Amino acid sequence: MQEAVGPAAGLVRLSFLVQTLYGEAGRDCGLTTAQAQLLCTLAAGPTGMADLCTTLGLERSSLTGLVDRAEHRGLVERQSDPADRRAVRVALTRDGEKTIGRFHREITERLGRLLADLPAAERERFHRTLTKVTADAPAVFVD
Amino acid sequence: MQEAVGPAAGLVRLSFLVQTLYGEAGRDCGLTTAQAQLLCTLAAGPTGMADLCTTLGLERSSLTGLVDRAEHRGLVERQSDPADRRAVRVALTRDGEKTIGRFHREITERLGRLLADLPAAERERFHRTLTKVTADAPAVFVD
DNA sequence: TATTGTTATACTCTATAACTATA
DNA sequence: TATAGTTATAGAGTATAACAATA
Repeated sequence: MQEAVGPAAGLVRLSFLVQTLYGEAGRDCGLTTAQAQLLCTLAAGPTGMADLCTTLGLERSSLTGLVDRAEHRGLVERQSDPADRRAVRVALTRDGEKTIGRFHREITERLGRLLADLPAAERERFHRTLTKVTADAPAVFVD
Repeated sequence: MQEAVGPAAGLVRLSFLVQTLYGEAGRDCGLTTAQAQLLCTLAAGPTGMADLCTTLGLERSSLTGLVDRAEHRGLVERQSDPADRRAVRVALTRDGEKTIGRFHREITERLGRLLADLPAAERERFHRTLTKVTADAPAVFVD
């Protein structure tokens, strides 16, 4: 039933599969995909808006709205930067930390299941290639 | 500089990388991601709204809007189904065919570049595992 | 002047609920 | 009654352009 699938199609399918699982894990935690990405990034520590734009690949105005909504939900807070009065630093709240922790466990488990049926050696090789290919992708997620 | 990355993080990064390339290829062709997915699906032939919902994972009302906008842009058209007067079949227009063809070439090239630096044997193995893992993902894209 | 962020505005995407028409 | 689609409505996400404050 499964027609031959080229490398590009394989990548696209995997990508949409992961996005689906990502979305489901998010929904279980009350997060949209964009919010989950934001929180994952902030898990590394408080970050300025400009840096967040770069990491997330968003325009500044888009990020303003995203942070607004996340702040409104009590997931993040804006802090003023004593060194630069123009700048804003965004940090996880206690609740944001808990939420992203839960999300992290959810998505890790789902993705783990995706690879669970592979022989260990194959999984290892797959993971190594994955690491190579994504070497310079933004670190939107860290185990 | 590259910290160790677990299997889940690798999948997430690859996924966001592919999404970014997908979005860029789409923008170059005047397509949003959702529209590109719709058109890719329709490349297999005219399809009923209900089937499209299943393949794309959308609610019916969401699909109505998506098709509305694509139709408004002249990319798809609604056809009536002579066998069931409730049903609607969605088909690519000539322009839609051309556009999705261009998109297909764009995305294939970008994704090919992503894997271009891998040794042939590794790329082969990677692709084989990819095919296994995505065996029951919806065929939103076919080479 | 350049940078940091926000506001105003518009469009796309998506969902839920209520509705119409046909099977 | 069940199925195929649409409409109404609302919220989230995103971008461009214009703006304010600070460096």
